[in-house]
Amino acid sequence: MAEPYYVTTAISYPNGKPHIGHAYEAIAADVIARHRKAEGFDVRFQTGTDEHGLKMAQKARDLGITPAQLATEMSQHFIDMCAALNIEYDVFIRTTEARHHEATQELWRRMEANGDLYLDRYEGWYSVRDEAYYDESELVAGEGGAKLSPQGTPVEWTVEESWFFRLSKYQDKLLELYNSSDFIRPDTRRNEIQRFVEGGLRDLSVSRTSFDWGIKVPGSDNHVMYVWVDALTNYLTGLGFPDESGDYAKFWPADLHLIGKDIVRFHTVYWPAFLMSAGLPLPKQVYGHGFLLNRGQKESKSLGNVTDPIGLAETFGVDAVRYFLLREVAFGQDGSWSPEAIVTRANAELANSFGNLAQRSLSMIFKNLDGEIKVGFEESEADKALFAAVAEGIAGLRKSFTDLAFSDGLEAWMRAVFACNQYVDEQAPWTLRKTDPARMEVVLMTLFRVVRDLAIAVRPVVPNSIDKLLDQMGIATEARGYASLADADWFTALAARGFKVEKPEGVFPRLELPEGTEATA
RNA sequence: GGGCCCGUAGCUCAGUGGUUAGAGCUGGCCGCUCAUAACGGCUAGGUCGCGGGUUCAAAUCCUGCCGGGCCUACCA
Repeated sequence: MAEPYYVTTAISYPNGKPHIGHAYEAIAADVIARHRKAEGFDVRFQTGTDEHGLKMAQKARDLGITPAQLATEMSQHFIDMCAALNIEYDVFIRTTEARHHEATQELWRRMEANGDLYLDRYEGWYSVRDEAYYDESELVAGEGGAKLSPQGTPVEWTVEESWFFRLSKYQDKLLELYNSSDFIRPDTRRNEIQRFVEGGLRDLSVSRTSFDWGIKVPGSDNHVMYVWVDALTNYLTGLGFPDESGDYAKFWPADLHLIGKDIVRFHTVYWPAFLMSAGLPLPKQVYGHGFLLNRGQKESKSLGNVTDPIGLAETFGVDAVRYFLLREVAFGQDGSWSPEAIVTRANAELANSFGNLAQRSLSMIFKNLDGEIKVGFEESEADKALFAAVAEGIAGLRKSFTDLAFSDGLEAWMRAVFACNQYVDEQAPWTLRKTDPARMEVVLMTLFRVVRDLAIAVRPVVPNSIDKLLDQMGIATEARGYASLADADWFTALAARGFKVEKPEGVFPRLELPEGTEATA
């Protein structure tokens, strides 16, 4: 039976449309899921939207609709984005679903039963405009000595009844977790969190009475839960929790929570503490990826440089965007994108190097061999060397992808592609056609085989295009996982079936920079 | 202010004490013509942010500074 693998993205707060950061995370998670499927795992991939909280309630009020209506409308944008980017999730969770309320309330009860929740008063300097409490030390002095928030907004001393979670109790256990595993990745994030926890943890206010768009606290109907208690629990809800059989039994604990670097603390301090309190197993790893910058600048509404990811996929093609993001950006670090960078990368590697390799190979088979697949000949040293180089590149890709080092993996894959183009040049099958047709057959069949292997290897990244290519090569849909790379008989079976290559069509077209794109550095 | 990081060729990045600092892209030259004006070969290009220090030896360790990012208790 296949080993389970459970990966999640963060759930998105849908108070605006999806931006490129959401797309980046979804694509990375999708590639992880597809890679693990190709490796033979039984994969579960979950994403969704986090729909509660004051901001949603306020925005709905401003628009004159209910928060539930707003949530449904906005959530749809994220579902649409996933469709446009070819994100093959198993579950799209919405925190407004009844099952999520049940799951979250059950988690709460377990934390309460463990003695970790208590009712107290939250008091502090509150800024109505910022909707945030500030510590005395953060305040700045305004005109006439008036106290102001760091943003310069008025604050007033406010007292609110609140439930608290005994986070302080878990400090040592959390530090032990960080030190005894690779729970937090990459290392820079772990360093940051470790220092934060070493600095001491305060108990956490985990309920609010100032608004009601949220999950009700069991037994305290005037309280709704702090949004992070609500949001984090989504990872359990999607597996059927509190029913601990079925998917939950199979997939929990999660193998990987993929999140942005800005919310690492919630996932690596609060979340494991909640789970420890509730007596549930902890996820195996939290990975905080970097941010995508637009020409080196963060996208924001005030700068007016916010990019619609669906439009990006329409302009350049979904696979070019997927490939670019994983190839160009060192995963874990911040990265930068621009239309020129996407076009340059996609053309150089997908169109020119690999796409053209596939096209020239299939085209020569079609023209010179009438599309026939030939078997039964001796491999030369050059052929063997090429198979070895391709196997090495593919092994490198698989290893790096398992370690989430996508750009390294694609670089290894590209080295194999280069080796193939060198091979074509050295063997010059267009010359062999006249001088040694038998040898030409061997060369073309060697190319057919390595192109198939390279295509299967990169399929998790660019699935649509690769499927079009493998369709042209007669490779069955169910024979496109990595297990098929080890199948010694596929090629003879294909020939025995009488498969013939038709006139090939390129699957990675060259891109052009759209009109009006600024060519500024 | 405090914490965690980043700064290496025009661009994206490797390289954490030891020969003349590497790869790909871009640029230049040559070759090839099967192929998506694609491919192959050669080549150019760097005071490793700046200044001190430790060491026989520093991109790498220490320190100060400059520039950038994230977190600082509800934004991917």
